[in-house]
Amino acid sequence: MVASTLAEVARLAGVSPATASRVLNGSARKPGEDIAERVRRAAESLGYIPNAQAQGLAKSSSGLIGLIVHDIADPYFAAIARGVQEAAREQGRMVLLATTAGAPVDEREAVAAFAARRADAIVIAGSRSARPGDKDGNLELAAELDRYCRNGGQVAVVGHAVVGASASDGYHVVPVPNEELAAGLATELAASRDDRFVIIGGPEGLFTSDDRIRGFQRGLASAGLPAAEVIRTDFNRSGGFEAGMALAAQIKASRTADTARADTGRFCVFAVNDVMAIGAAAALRSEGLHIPRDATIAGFDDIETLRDFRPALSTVHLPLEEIGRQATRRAGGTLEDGAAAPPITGHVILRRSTVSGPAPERIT
Amino acid sequence: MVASTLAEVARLAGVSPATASRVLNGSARKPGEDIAERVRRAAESLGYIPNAQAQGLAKSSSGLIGLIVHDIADPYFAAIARGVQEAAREQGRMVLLATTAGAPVDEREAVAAFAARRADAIVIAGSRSARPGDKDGNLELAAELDRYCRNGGQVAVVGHAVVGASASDGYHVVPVPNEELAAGLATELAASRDDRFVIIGGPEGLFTSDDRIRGFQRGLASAGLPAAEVIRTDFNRSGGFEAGMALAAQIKASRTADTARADTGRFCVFAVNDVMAIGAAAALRSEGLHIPRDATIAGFDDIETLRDFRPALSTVHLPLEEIGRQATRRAGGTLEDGAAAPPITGHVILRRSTVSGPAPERIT
DNA sequence: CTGTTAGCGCATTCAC
DNA sequence: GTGAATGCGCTAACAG
Repeated sequence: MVASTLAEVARLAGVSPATASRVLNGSARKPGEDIAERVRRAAESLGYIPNAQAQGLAKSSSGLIGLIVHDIADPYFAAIARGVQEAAREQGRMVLLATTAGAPVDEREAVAAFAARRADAIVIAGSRSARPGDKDGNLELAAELDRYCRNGGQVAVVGHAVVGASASDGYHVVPVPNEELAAGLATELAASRDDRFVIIGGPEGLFTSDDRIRGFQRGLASAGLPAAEVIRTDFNRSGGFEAGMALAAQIKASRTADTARADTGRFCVFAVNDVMAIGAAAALRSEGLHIPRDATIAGFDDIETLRDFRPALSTVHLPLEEIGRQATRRAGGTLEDGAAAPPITGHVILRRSTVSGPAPERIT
Repeated sequence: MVASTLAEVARLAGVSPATASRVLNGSARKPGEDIAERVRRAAESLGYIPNAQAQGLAKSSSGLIGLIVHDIADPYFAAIARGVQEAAREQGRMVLLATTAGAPVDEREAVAAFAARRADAIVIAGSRSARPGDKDGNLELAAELDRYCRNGGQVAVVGHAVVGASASDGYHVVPVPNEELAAGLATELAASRDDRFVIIGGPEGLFTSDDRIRGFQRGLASAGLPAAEVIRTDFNRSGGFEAGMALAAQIKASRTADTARADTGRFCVFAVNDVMAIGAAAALRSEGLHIPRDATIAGFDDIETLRDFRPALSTVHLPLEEIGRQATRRAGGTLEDGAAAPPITGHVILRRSTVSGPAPERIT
């Protein structure tokens, strides 16, 4: 790495480094246009590129914003990442990416790495975990974040605060109304009171999953319906598929048991995210079951890429990009906490995968 | 940002900064274990985090690797990004993200920003464009890359070299056999010789799209079939949808024209990527057309999230993550050029969306 | 308005 | 094996 330096530019332009700096970067002090032009020309001819590391060292700020996700290839995170990227661009910052598979230990490491790079802000997009095995990891993560904040860093986390994190200033949470929305979904779905509700959830302790489960159960309850059975599995497509296979067996069994018509006790499945729902649907289909005739199914997130899936998936829309943008703005100082920050909202979307009653004629 | 410094640690440990540095970071010189322990303890108690900016300045290398994509929310890029991230982790580097929507001007800017941050390497994942309007942009991009390489930077670009880039050392290309694979797909599809082939392509000048179109036409030709009509549209889902609507009209028109049976001159659509194919399929469906009965369709990429789409999409599998990994390894010096680098390969996957002959009975 | 000076935090020559 | 200098490239106080 042998690039030309500001000093060289200054020399070539016949000015001092300070003046060159003032010209080339936005400074309060404006040098004369004549000299400025000379500097610019010199910089151009030398192909001068400012050394951001040195700038950062001098100003002690880096123009970097760290983003932590479980998996960047997961469309949920990819969508949030787009929002983060967008907002970062507005702020004139670049985004540093870290993927952690949701392991607090890795997250701690990522935070430390961001801190080492003196990232101006950190956005944690991945769901928090309260699983027993993650307890220590969470504590360390909280400590690391705390230290980062004490050193002037800004943190925004999507959904819930990190377990054990003490609310210092510079620590922001972008609340996502998972529970309320899941309750709303349940309310809508509860119209078909004869259904047997089943929830396909992620591992216990994953906040996002738990919130959605809790909300759904609450919605069911307030509709006077019994709580749904909960199947725990991985928070991804494979998990959904596995649970779907188990469900298929259950459905078939219940069919042979009561020789009643299929529409009595039809299963209504709520998978806590779209990707799991798609997996479950694939499993049911592979077992010869038809949606929504033999079972209805709903997801959560309204992932864009999945909207062309058929039967169209009922789900809860979440403004993923906006969540990413807002988290970034909160952390980046572009947005104040409180009133100025429009709360994240979503809405239930009912589509073909949960049409109630007997299945209509085939519609492509 | 007021973190504790190496000097503070050294003072607390009662040693010189030099020694502290040697202990805390891997240096050739190994201080005595007794003193080393003191330093480590001091660092721990102070919550010392090395300042990567300063380290970078001193060593002139940053541990950063820049990634340029069109859109991180596009599953194609997201998958590549995962591979890049993985490889970067192996190298102990972090990835810096930039999204450019494929505009060479923005790409140039991103490269400059990466260069400013003294990124050790840059991976350009987005397809190259040779559109007239991008000509100047490409030249500037090439110049910027050239400069970056001359200064010791490493560049890896997926697919094709940047237009106008002079092959300096440090400039690597990960070839993707788009053309060959598309030809292979055409060959397989050509079995149903009575089909009318149509290609839904991206804008002219987009290399990835053009390669796939060219390959497909070649495959058709070598099967003794006439060239397919090419519909140009945007390289995304919307583009596919639009083209699909146009196609639907065409199909309906051709039906009323010749009162022959539908299987005569059935349309076989090749969309140059999966996302476009899905869009086109959605359009056909919305017009009451059924796949594969009224038209067959194939895509390209084998996007993971789209595999549960029904009818299952015939496509060409590309090892996206591997592509990302390999590009990163090439650029990161973990992999030599030439023999050591296993070439990227893919393979045709035929699924229900292109079953030949009359549509089978409904299968879910 | 311009130039001079002094660090930012660290790695790395050198002497000891 | 350890410590004392020096410089990485730049910005921000100062002075002129």
